[in-house]
Amino acid sequence: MRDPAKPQQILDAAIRVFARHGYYNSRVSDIAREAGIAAGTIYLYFKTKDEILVTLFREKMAEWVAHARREVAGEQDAVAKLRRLITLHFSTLEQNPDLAEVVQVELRQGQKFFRGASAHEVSAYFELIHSVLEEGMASGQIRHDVPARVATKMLFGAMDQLATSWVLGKRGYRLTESAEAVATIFLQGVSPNGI
Amino acid sequence: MRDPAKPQQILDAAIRVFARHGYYNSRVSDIAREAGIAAGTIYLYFKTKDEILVTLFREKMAEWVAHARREVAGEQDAVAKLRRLITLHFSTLEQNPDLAEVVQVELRQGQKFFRGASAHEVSAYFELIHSVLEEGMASGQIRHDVPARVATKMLFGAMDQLATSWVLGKRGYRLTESAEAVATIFLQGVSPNGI
Amino acid sequence: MRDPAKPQQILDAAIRVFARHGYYNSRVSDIAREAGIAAGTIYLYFKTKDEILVTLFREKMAEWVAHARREVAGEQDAVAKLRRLITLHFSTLEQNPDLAEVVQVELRQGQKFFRGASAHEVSAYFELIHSVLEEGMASGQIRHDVPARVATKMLFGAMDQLATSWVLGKRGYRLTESAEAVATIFLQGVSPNGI
Amino acid sequence: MRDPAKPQQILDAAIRVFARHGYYNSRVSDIAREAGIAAGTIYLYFKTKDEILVTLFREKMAEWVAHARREVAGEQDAVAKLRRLITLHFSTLEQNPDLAEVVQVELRQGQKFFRGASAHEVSAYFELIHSVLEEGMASGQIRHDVPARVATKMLFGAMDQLATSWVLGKRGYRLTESAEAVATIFLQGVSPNGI
DNA sequence: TATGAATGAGCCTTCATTCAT
DNA sequence: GATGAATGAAGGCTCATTCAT
Repeated sequence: MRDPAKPQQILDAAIRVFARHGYYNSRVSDIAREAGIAAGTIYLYFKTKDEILVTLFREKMAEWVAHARREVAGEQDAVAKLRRLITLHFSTLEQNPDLAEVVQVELRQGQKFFRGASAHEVSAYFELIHSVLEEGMASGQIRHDVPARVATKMLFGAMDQLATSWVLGKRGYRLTESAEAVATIFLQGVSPNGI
Repeated sequence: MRDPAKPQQILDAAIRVFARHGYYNSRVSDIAREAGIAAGTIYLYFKTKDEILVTLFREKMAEWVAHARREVAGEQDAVAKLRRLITLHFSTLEQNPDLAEVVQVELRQGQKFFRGASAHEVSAYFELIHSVLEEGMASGQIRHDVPARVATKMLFGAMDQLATSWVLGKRGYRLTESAEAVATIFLQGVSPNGI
Repeated sequence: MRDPAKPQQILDAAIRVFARHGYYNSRVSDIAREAGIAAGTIYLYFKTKDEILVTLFREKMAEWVAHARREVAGEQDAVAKLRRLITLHFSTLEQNPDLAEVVQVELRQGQKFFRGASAHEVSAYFELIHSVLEEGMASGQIRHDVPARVATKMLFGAMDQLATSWVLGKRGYRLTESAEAVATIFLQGVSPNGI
Repeated sequence: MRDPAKPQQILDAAIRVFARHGYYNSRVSDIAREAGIAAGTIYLYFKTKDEILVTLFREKMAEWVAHARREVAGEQDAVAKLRRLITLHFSTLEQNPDLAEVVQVELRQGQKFFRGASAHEVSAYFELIHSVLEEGMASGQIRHDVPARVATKMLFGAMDQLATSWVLGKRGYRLTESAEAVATIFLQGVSPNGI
């Protein structure tokens, strides 16, 4: 009988509220109001305020990784896959501005998240990038002596910073505009043909 | 007459406390205890708890940028300057683990910081990177068609992610080990000689 | 059409739940679960949580007093009646451990109960004891100068404390074992033959 | 620097507040208001609301037992000691009506108290009574075959019920009036000279 | 009648900040 | 200046009660 759509409504409301005020400055009652329900109702679906944030992050990351994996799988080779990944990373955030705000700014807080419950989902994304890089090294599209772990973090960090700057700059331009440049620089950086 | 060393004692204590528990989970009284003073004394030097964090960040960033600027200025060309910058970025964090923890993990929270009082210091660091890139483009060491703003963010993001991963991984290896790889990949990525 | 057995089911469930957790630490939903019904259903039969406790107490006390009255009436004289009463008091509690727990421990809370709705039933029990004492005084089995009100409270208090100690001691011995000693001491205390 | 009188002020205020509304119906802020301090101040001296009640009970019981022990020690023989004890029990309550209210009515709630933190203090009082009874049995003032444990509980229960009735009856008469009758009945009940 | 999801008032506790000493 | 006891606003969470189904 419990409404199966409620948790999602609550999470969606939480994204909007956290995006506006930040996690610590948002009241549970704010989320409830945004979701159009009573504050107590939230506790039928989530044990604590923390759990909302953790669930939010886990779910979005899991969705995101699954989606990225599918999209990437459709591409022919490592280079195409990386291009697809970069484009997707940017376009997804661009199309979900509230989520972008929360993910890029609010979710960075503290041990709780990266170190805690969501570590698994984050590392899944890293693994996806990593596996594409290794595929590229196996096929010769990427230099053999590139340390894949380092390159993975570099690419993620580069995309992440572009996204954060875009969010902090109040999204006053198109994030996807930068996708081509990021891909070009990174791919040339790891290509076998550089000096 | 206010003790001119107190603010620095307080900030140093704050770094250690924030590094352990995070900003929101640290009490003003925790900082006071760590600094060996009474809680009320902190308010002789800082108006609010927020101000401690903001000041902390501003000061450390300002120091850092000044230091980086000096070091970079001593190098001959843009490529050497970038290599120096990358090495410095990593070695500084490696030598200040508590500061690293705070900067990489705790300071990421919320609008307050990146968007707020510390925006100026952050952008000074970006400007430093940016100016080196432009110098490289002018001298021909860097491709003319590299969008410098994007490349700046990429390099910062790459270094930042390496640092964050290292902190989250409990600093179980040497961060500076990756400096060479980061420099190589980035420099090749923006070099004029790639395909 | 309301199920005429439900209120009793609810009260019985309430006894078990209150015995385990106490009144204030029991949820209405705990009682419902114990009774195998939904929480809302309870409100078809009781207006408030309080009413459950009050009804519980009233009913049990009324049953108990009626039973005691019948049993006592079957005895020949005041002394035999008092012996019967004491034995009955202890054996009833011994045979209803959950009820004993609730009556001896939980029902003692606050003005609400002794002073409130259940005052009438409690005083009926006191009246029963009192009337037997007066019968004894009339027949000469009990000293004429015994203040009957005081003696009534003493006997009730004595039995009650024995019962409470037994409950608090987790019922690790037989409460009825003490009946004889209680009767002997009390009866000698009020007998005309003492010094 | 912490005010050493505050805890006592808080406990005294708590006695008055609990006496009026009962424990569960009293707000921590009520106690604070009654004590003339801010609610938060209470938490400088007590960890939780519960701790106030437990401390209250422990302290008052400990005081009471110590006092009773001293008074009883001043008497010559067991019978005189029991008379003194009974008189003292009643007069102490009569002189502290708010405390009487709390002790007789509010502190009876639930496992928490009798079974919990205050069990030790309660049993000290039982031990005092018990030791006097044994002294009386040794000296021949009390029957040898009286089960001392049972008689202890009876006497305590008798006094306790007299006190409770007096409190519930809004203290409309003098509790000490009954002391003599209680002593007489109990002492005759355990005397060697009864039938 | 029975259900149990939804409600929202209520309260304990925390902690940044103040201020008398 | 330094202290730390005192303040009191704020908010997460609980749970008795209601009501749509």
